[in-house]
Amino acid sequence: MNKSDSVAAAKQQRDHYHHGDLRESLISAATQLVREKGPDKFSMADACKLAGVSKAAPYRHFANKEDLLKSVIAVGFEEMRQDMLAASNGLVSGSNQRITAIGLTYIAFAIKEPAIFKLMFGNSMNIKEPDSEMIGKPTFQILLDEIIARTQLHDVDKLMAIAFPLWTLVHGASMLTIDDSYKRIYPGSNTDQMIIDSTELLLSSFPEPV
Amino acid sequence: MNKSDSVAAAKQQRDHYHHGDLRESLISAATQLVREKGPDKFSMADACKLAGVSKAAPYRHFANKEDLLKSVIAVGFEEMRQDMLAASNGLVSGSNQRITAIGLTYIAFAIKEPAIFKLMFGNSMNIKEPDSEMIGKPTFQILLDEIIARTQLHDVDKLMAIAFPLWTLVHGASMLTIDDSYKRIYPGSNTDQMIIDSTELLLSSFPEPV
DNA sequence: ATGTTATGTTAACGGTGTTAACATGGTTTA
DNA sequence: TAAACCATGTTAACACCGTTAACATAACAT
Repeated sequence: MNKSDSVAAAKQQRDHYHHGDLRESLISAATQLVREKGPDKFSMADACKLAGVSKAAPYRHFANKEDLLKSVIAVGFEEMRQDMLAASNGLVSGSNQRITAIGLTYIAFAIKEPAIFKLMFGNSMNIKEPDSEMIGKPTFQILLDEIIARTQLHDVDKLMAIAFPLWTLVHGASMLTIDDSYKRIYPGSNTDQMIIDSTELLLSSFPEPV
Repeated sequence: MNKSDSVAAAKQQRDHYHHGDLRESLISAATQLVREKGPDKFSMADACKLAGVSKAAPYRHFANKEDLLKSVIAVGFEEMRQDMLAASNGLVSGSNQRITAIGLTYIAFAIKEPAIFKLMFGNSMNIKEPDSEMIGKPTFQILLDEIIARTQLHDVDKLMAIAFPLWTLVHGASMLTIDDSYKRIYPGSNTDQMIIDSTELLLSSFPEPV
């Protein structure tokens, strides 16, 4: 079928002239459509159809398409953060095991929501104001907190020297996994174990707590 | 100005009805426009204006927009490969130094051509035929050859177990660098040394040649 | 020279993001 | 309660975009 499932499916019916909570409806419609069609194929018009509203309605709530997608990104980062909290819950604070779990959750989120993940990072969206604070900072903070618990370090430079390689590794793994790069280079590849091993290797190079 | 510099600038003039080499002209026009406006803002129409040709002309040479961009991607991978060859030239074959140089060249290319790099990986383009061979395989082969020279390994699984972590690391570093993620998490970050150290750490875990 | 073919043009199609002008109806206030 | 206000919806229009069909040109093969 030409139209996306969601769009073709039940267009929202309204009894009132006003929608009720169009802002939230549009965010979740956009989320669903990005999921189904990918970030670049997402259209404002489809989001309107799915929310059962005219093409011009969104502009009462969002400055433009980019602004709406920014909200989708924020929801994505928050969900990723919740996943990380859930994964680390139960494991010993400051343990290598827990740091690894956070990293693997990062990758798991990318696999669970490839299109949203691509939107969160891939797009030129964030580049607009280079000095603006990153939307995903609270998500990253979870890793930082764990490394602080693990190393007792509070020097930011030293902290980042540990956090960034881990982030880099899991981010690279996420990207190369969701666009099938690994598989197309070598179909028989089992990347799961590779990631765990590499993470452990990086972790083993950390300074021990005093 | 509203229009991109390239598009606003000298529209190609032709004395003949036929263009001469429209195919190549379109590829280089597209490359330039992706560079300037980013992969998502690139339009077929702009490429036509830049090549001095009507909107319908490209369809004699490319099936659609995606097909044209695929050629841009191919050029990108070939240029990256040339950069890697140039960087490893002069360094001892199979040395850690040379492997590191290849990885750093990967990142350097991403920094030199962020938009092209994003196009090469970020897009949903490649996802179409999942079992199709990757366009960038010859580029990746350079790393593989070097690891073979370094370890004397010929078992593909073992080879990939070494190559993939390195690739993952430099790919993650490239992505997070060109979308300013590092800088927005911690403005004072110096990621260059971090990458070198991490690469060396991974390399140090390799098996020695027999 | 003449017919075929590769490669260009123009015109049209439906779709997209966005804005301006107008409509509706819930909320505030006289 | 009635009137004014204002947030939030609609319709209509704009320029742009990707793509196709019908037609034009000219290089080339016969």
